Amino acid sequence: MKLACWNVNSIRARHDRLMAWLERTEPDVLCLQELKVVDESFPREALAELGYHAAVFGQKTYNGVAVLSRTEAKQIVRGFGDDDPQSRFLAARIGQLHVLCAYVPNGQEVGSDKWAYKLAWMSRLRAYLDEYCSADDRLVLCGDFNVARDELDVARPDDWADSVLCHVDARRAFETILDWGLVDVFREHHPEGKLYSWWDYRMLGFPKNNGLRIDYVLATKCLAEKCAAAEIDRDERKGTKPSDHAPVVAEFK
DNA sequence: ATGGCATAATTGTTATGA
Repeated sequence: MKLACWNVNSIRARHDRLMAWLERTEPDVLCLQELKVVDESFPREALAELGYHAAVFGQKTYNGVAVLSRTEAKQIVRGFGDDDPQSRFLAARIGQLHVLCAYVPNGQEVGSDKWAYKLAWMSRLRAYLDEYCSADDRLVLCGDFNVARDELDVARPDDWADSVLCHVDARRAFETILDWGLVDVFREHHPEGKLYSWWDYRMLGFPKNNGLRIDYVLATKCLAEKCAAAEIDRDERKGTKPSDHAPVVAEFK
């Protein structure tokens, strides 16, 4: 079973690349972030032609998440059930798998209102796990967490020290989510680190490999034990009109 | 201290991202 996670930075701008990537990669499940589209404009038909069902939680202009799957998702949950106006979370059951797709807020600037929202949102995500999920289930929580765990996930740690992506409070919030009972499967397969999932469009970020790893596939222990491989498809960051994020792909036995 | 690039909403400029 192949599962992937990708912040596409607009599913309309990425339409052709997404379709080509799906045909080439053939994941069973794909969690998408930053759709930047309302549900009515989501490319359901084009994805159906490739054999994918879609559970969608869209939003105009910003945010938006979806889970694509070969078999239809059941028990779809959009958001945390609070009054959050931003579409950043979707959960569903796909066969025996419990899938959670998250787009954690960036936070903009440490100390800002958006920063407070980011930390509160991460706390809310942990509360969702506590309330509605079992660490004994086959569960994956994946998405763009807008946090680099530690220095192994940052090409130039000094440039990002105390930024919203690397601040100790964001990292602590991330570890609190992991502590619920999740394994960072990419880290398990690449303990040496220094591999990245996001590169700034500006300042030749990708050619210089000035990246950060902020996109994750987290799995419960019983599922992580079955993870045979985890990779970042950095080739997808190359060429014409790429997303600034590369997909993370995990294979489970 | 700021912009650099990309995207969406609009058609000149702003908000946001990471």
